[in-house]
Amino acid sequence: MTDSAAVGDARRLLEGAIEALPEGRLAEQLGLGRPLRVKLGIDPTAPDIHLGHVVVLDELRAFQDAGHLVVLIVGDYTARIGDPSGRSAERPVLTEAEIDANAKTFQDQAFRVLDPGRTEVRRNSEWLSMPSDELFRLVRRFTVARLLEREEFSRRISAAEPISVLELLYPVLQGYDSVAVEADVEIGGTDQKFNLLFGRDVQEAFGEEPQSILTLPILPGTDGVRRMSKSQGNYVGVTDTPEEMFGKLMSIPDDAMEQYYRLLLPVRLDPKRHPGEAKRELARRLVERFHDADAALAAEARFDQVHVRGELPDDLEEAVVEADGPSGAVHLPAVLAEHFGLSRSEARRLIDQGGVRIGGRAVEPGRLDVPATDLDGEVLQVGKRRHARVRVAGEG
RNA sequence: GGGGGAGUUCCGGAGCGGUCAAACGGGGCGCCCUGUAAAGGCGCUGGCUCAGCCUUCGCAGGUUCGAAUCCUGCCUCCCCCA
Repeated sequence: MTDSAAVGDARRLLEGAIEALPEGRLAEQLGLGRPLRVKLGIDPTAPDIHLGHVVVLDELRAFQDAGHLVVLIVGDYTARIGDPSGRSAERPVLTEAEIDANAKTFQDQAFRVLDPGRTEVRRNSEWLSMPSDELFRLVRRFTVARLLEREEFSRRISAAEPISVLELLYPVLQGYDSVAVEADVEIGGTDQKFNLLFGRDVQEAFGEEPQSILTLPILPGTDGVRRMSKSQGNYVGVTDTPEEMFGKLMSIPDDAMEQYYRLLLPVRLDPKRHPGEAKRELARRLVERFHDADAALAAEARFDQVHVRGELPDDLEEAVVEADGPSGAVHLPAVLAEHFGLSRSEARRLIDQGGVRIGGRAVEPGRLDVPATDLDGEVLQVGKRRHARVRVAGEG
């Protein structure tokens, strides 16, 4: 029996989802009239959460706002296995301390979206760290054939790529998480579909009511192509400064904008709008969300100043430089290395390519030393986005 | 247990005794263009006291005037047969 209110709730919650399985199950669950336990498993390898995570967290938040409980599982144990979705063959094994630290930052950041009062955080080592005879009892219930249904596995088999036994175990263990926390619903990206569904089998094997599952679209990174992820360097972190956030968002390809709008904002992209304007709005709204309206305005103003008009930002960092000897010459590669994290060789190349400016004028190729007086108080710029005001400290 | 193959610069992947800091592609970076988008053009992409020098081609030895390239041992990985 599902009352119409539950059906309405379900419709709202399913709005952003790609799939909800089994069909109609969520509406039934919502009709039970008790808070549902909604599970999300996270990997403690990436300590920062980014907009890709936000898509999922938003959905969880919607569940919380409807009165349900989120169970956040820190996969400290499964992290030792490595989910085959990331084709990364080997992951570095994290130490306990690293996992602690990552879990903590992740949690803190997740609470920028989630309601801590309706969130339960658990680590799967709590139940997965079991004696091997117990593990065997768990694993015995599943067949390899069942696991090979996963497309990733079958693809690798036909491509003659290796699959480790451990990887095969991953879905079983992460499915067991659902048993342990008695999940009613599990959420994940579309790439997690197999794992989510497999959780149902594991629950069933343990005499539990199988969860329903919800898959969500995957947000592309700032390159617009690959999924957003920290290791790809194409992410926008929720703790990025307003300037960084605004800048990164302005750099996404036009084609990706529609998805960013759909997955992260309450409004849709108006296809008739000028792309530049639409992108500004996207950037502005997201900065507002993770910082505030003033920060968004400031970030946009700075963006216009620095990148559109090519002017210098007001809040330049200061680089204090020592002049070299009584001649007062400053060795540019050394300065660039110290203040911009380049190697001196890189710095030389950059100079030769006209990528280094002093006071807006490109340093001529091959010119490695400049008189201190030409540099003091001037703005030293590398490429388009790195600059600092130089102060030459007394040459003695 | 048997047989075969591979480990190269951020990634993929050439090179198989000197002309190799190592082709080519991807990525990244710089300049031009522009809406800091995309596409495109040109260039760079080990380090340094930079017309030269130093350290790199899984690890350790060895052969040689000279090795990423040959030999020996070790480590790791993959494939096929059982």
